[in-house]
This record gives sequence, structure tokens and C-alpha cells, in this order.
Amino acid sequence: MEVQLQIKMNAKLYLRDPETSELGKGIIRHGIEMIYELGFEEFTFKKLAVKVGTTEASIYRYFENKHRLLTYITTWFWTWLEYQLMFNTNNISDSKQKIDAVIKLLTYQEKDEFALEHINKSVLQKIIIAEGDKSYLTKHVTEDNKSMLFKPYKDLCHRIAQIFLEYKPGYPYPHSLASTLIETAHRQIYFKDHLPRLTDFGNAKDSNIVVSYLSHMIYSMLDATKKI
Amino acid sequence: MEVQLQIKMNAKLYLRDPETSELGKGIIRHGIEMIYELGFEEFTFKKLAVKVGTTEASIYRYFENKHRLLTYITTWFWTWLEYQLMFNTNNISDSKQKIDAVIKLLTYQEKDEFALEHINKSVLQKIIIAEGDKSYLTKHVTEDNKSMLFKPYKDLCHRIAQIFLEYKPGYPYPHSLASTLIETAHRQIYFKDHLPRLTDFGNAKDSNIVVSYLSHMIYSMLDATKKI
DNA sequence: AGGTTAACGATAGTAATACAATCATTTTCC
DNA sequence: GGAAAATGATTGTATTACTATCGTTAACCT
Repeated sequence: MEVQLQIKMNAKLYLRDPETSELGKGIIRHGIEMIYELGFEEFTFKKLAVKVGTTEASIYRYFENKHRLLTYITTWFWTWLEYQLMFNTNNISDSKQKIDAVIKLLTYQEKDEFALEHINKSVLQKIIIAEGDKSYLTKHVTEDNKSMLFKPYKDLCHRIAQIFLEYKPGYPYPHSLASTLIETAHRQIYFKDHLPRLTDFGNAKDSNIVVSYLSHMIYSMLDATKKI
Repeated sequence: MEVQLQIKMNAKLYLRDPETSELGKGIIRHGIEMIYELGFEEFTFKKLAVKVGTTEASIYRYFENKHRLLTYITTWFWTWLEYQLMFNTNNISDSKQKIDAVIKLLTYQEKDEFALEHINKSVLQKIIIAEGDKSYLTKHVTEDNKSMLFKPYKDLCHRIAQIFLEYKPGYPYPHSLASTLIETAHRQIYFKDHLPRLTDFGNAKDSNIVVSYLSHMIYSMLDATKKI
């Protein structure tokens, strides 16, 4: 069985829908690779055009600017993650198991069964970790937010929050804890790889150490007996 | 009594030490304001030159590029924060009180007694929250790290980690918890202001709610009774 | 089969950015 | 009072971030 999943994106993210043409898909695929290789700051549409084998002007027909492309990619990623989460927690009734699934997903311990035609997943995860936050750390967050560009992130966050509430009804900070979990997962992985002194994962061979840390965080907070 | 504290910066951060001249101080002061007003992406040395009343070339005599200026500013901030922490926890023997001081400091609840001649502190805090992470989220982290540009961040992190260990000897993740605390404090404040659906602080008048959340996080994790 | 439309490639052009270089003038310091 | 350093002023260049135009090709419609 081969399943191809199609994610419908907010139309404000693009000028021309990249899913509807080969050129568009090439822009996404090579865009991801190039942002990974060069870092977002050094990445330009001119360079991308050469790699894709098209012209700068053609890329501008799809995306207003490179920041929009980054937001497109990260948003796509959040939607995909939420889908993965839904899929992986389906038919699980134990909320603890669901939480474990969330953590696994956020630390990319899980192989999934969906081929992503034109997208290199492990590279995608790396740019989300290193560049993802830049999609909302701008002067135009509020505007972008009004255009619902960050809805997929919020949806994912909300879904995780619901799981926390299921585990611990009445917990007062489910959304903050969800966003903290997502951000912390990424940041601690980044620190582990690039600024290890900001972590305690120094020479641990075991890449599960981040998982252990995050589990400790989540269950400590949800199980806390003290009055909050 | 009037005290002026002077922070000695890593010489690799600048070409000419901005603390040694009026022009240099003007670059820092207006730089902070301008990054706040325009956001880092829209900020340029040309615009800064006009505001400072000098030329682009003169600014390039102080800083290699705008990213270095950002790193200079954030690094200055981390050093200053560590000093504040040292000052505020001096003579406190109760480690819980120290932790509370850390949280207060990171959420900027504390007025301090040090005038910062040429620096607007509340604006500085805002750009650290919104732009600070960009100083290390680059392709040249590793290089910058080798030049010790992030040492002040690590030092702060380490000092906080020591406090955690004092409170809970043998705690296995003191550094990760410290970096998580710092990052989470900033990110939750940012989310509260710009993407509130990612938090539970929606319509809370009380700005202390972030403090409550962070306290809950730290004490839950340090007090967790489960075997970690 | 013929005509319309949309997509793309190719080319050109502009304003702004991110610098580097030079040289004259002013300020600081010994 | 003279040397050295800092600054101002100006110029220049490569690159970036776009916008616009036009001819050709591919798709699709009846």
C-alpha cells in the first residue's frame, strides 16, 4: 500500500500554489535543502533559481519573498506533525502512552510510514530546529498571525494541550506546557549539537537522553502534587 | 551613591571597542533602539548612521556587520544578568530564595539600582526576547562558539545550574534546566504578547502569571520524587 | 483543429544593502 | 607643538530583493 498525503496550505502563504506544478515542488524541495546548506541568512532566491534550474523571476511568482517560503515550510511541518500525532495516538486510550508518543514525535525517534514525495524529512527537521523560530520572530508577527499563518502551530499546540488535560484534568497550564515542550525539544537538541555546555547531554552516546529529560519535565509538571 | 558598572567584553565581538568613545556608545545606544523599532531584519548600518549622526563607514570601524553588533548586545546582556544575579543572591543562604530571585530576574520583575548610562534597559530586554536567539541560530555558531562569543550565556547558565544543585544535590539536568528556564521565560513572554493561543495567559491582567508558571516548572522538576 | 489562457524562460532594470578603500580633517595624547 | 589615532566625507562595487516586459511553450476548451 502506498499512501500519499496532501496538505492543504493557507493560500496567503504563497502567490502560486507550489503543489500544483513540478516547478513549484522543485522550489520547495531544493529550498529546504538549500536553507539547510546555507542557513536562512545566506539563502537567496537567485541561488535557489540556479539550483532548481529556473530563473529568479519564476520563483517570485510562487513566493513573495524568502521569509514567506520559510513560513510555508515550517507551517507545512506543523501540519504534518499534527497529522502524525493524530495518527500515532489513534486508538490509544491511555493518556500516558499518548504523551510518550508526543515526546517521541518531537524528538524524531519515530519512523513514519508516509513517503513525502519531494521532501527530505531529516533535513526538514533540522531546519525547523535551526530556523523555524525565525518565521514568527519578526516585526510583522501580529500581521502574519491575523492572516492565520500560524494556525497549524496553534492547532498542534492545542492538540497536545488536550492530551495533557486528559492525563491531568484541571491542569492550569496545558497550552504553555505544550509550547514549552515543543520549543524545549528543539532547543535542547540544538544546544546538544552546537552549544553543549548549555545542556547536560555532553558526551552521552545515548540520543535518548533528550527524551528522558523531556519526559522528566512533562511528568514532573503534570504530576506535581503541590498546590499550583 | 552612584555606581557605574563597566562590563568588559570579548574583544572578538568588535573591531574598535565601543566603550572607549562617544561615537561607540552612541552606536550601542541607538543600535538597541533601532533594532527594537525596526526589528533586526530591517535594521541596517546606513539607517543607524543617520540616526547616530555619523557615516556608515564609521560604524563599520566598530563592528564587522550587524550580526556582530547583535551578538555584542546580547552578550553584554547575559553578562549584566549574571552580575545582577550574583548581586541579588549575595548573602542569601536559602537556595529556594535564590531560585525565586532567578525567576524574578528573568521575567524582569526586579528594579535594579544600576544606572546604565547609555542603555535603555526595558528596550534592551525586549530585543533580547525577540531577537536574542538569532545571535546563535546561524550557520556559524560553531565558529562563533570557538571564539568564546557565547561564554557569558554559558556562565549565566552555569551559575543558575549551581543554584539548582544547591537546592537539590545530585539533580541530573541542572544545565539543561537552566537553559530551558531562560529560553522558556523569554518565549512565554513573547507568546503572551504576540501569539497568546500558545499560552494560558490569555486575558490575565496579572503579569505575574508567567512567574507562577516558571516557578511551577522549576519546583516541579527539582522536587520530583519519581526516580529520574 | 484552432484559439485562448496560463505558465515559464529570458532579459532588463532599479533601489537598497553590505561592505571596502581613500584621503582630508579633527581630536587626543605625549 | 608634533605624532598618532579617530572621524568625516566621498566614492565605488558586488550582491540582494525585488518589478516589469515579452516571446514561447504547454494545457485546455469547444
